[in-house]
Amino acid sequence: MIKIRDLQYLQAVAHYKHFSQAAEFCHVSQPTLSGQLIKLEQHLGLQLFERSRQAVLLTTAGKQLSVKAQAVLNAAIDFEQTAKELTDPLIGELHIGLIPTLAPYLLPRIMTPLKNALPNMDLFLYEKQTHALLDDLSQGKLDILILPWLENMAQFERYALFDEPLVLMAPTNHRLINQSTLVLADLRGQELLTLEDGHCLRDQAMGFCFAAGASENTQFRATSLETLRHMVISGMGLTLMPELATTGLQNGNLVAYRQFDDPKPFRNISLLIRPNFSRLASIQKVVATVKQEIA
Amino acid sequence: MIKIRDLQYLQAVAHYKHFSQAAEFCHVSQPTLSGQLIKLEQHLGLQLFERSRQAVLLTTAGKQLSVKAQAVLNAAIDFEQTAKELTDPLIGELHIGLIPTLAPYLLPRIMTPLKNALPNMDLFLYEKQTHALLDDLSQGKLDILILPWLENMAQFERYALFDEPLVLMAPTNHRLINQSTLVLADLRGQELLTLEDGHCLRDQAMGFCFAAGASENTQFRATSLETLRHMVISGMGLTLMPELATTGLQNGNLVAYRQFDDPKPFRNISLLIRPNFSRLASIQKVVATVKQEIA
DNA sequence: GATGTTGATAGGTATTATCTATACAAGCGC
DNA sequence: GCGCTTGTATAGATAATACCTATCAACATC
Repeated sequence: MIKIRDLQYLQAVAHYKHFSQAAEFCHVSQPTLSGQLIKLEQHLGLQLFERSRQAVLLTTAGKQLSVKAQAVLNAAIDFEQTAKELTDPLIGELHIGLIPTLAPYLLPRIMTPLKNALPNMDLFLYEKQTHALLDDLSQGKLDILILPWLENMAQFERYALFDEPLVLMAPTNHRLINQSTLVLADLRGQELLTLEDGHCLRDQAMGFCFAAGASENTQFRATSLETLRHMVISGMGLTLMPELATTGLQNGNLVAYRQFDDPKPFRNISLLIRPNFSRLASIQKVVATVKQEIA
Repeated sequence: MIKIRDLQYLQAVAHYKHFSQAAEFCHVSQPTLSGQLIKLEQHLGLQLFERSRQAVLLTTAGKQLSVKAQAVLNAAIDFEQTAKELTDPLIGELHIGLIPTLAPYLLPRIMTPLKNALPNMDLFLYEKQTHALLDDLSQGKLDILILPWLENMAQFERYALFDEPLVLMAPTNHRLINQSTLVLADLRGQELLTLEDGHCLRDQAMGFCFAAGASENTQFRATSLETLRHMVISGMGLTLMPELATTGLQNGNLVAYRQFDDPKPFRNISLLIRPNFSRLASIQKVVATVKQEIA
């Protein structure tokens, strides 16, 4: 296969019509350039130049190949130029995956500052359940996950972002809303509404509830957090709700949210990347932005 | 500057997502490929791959550069392919220059067989006076000249094609047409019609005439051989005419052409190329064709 | 925990691009 | 005609580097 250097020599001679001048232009000695071009001609099996003392002429083949050579060089220059632009880790695309019980409540709070922190990056957002997110991250379809950290995610590099408390959501007149203190143990004997299978929030919330002695309403399972919220609003029961999904909402006076006293149940929202992900600078920006906005 | 080999390595890994398999595909050892790609990454100042045991992933930069790399490789392949097609010396362009006192009479006889002998070449024909032809040949604007050879053309490589006699053209009733023998010396005392300056035929014909003791009609000078012919037809005098310009013509009975007895005046029609012209095979075809057709 | 897979590393070798010095050929000037 | 200049090719040495084999390190799998 030809070498780009040889094509540069070819183009230099095509331009200067003079070996010595072309060699100077290429910052090599004249014999070097001569020798390499002779080799190129041998490799191609044809003559590129008609050499004479007066002037170096391009043969017909030389003229045509000079055009092709320039095309190769242009492509190579384009390659290098693109590479140069890509060296800035804060330029390019960032594909971010989040879980459905987090995305709708977190994104409105971080997207504007994130775009400000990374003005030259194109941010792509994906909302999937945890297992799908982990697959996509492994396969490189995603660059970043933002989700509650679990121990089976140890294969990825983790940046803890914040702890999100799980709060009690219940009708306003419910006993648990109105008593002076609220701890997990108060859930004993209660029946909680839950999300359908696949949501990690379901597993986590149910973990806390079962540990506290509560049970699950098996008749209805919500397909989303908003469905779940409306089930509570319509008086079908109570549930645990991540705190971000409870702020800035007006649900009339039918339901109320209440924090547990210590020890609070919570999920640790973390940012995951593949351990050898290259654009760490952009990751740091994301981590810093989220921490600052949710602090 | 990047090397094409490295881009091949990049593309192989991008395809196989596996260093060892990519190395095998490129017919090099795995450490070689690994090492070269590390160097490439260092040269570019960015990471192209995320390496892990499970799978090699392209970084965002890697993906974008892989596209650019393919563009470079495609251009390089196109270059080599073009070179391959150009190795056939019987393909391409041939720019042929002829003089005005030869072209109109020679070309009709050789063009068809020439096109048959070189079916894949594009023949370009130019008609200029000798000095302009020689300049163009030197500068590479022309590849071949076909003209009467003169000693000042020794700088070029010469293939003698044929000797073209110069014949007497005179009114039918002219004494020289009708005498039993005709030699140059018979021109003594005659006044000949000539071409205008710049035509090599003028210089050659006048050379013969003056040596024989003839003189030149200085009142009229023809701008072309056809003008000259019509001057003779209209009875203005006599002239020397190259033989090719006398065949297949019906000029009524007003004028006649007559060969000289030995020693015949003639001009040697030769083919000239630059000494280091590369496509000699095509030249040989032209030489052979002309010789055969004019034999 | 042994084994296999995979990419990186180490050290040596072979290739080759490059250099300097010089030869060679062709014009130019005296 | 004889140096002198110009311009390219050749020769021989050197330096850069692409490449190899052998091995390591990390991880996965059984």
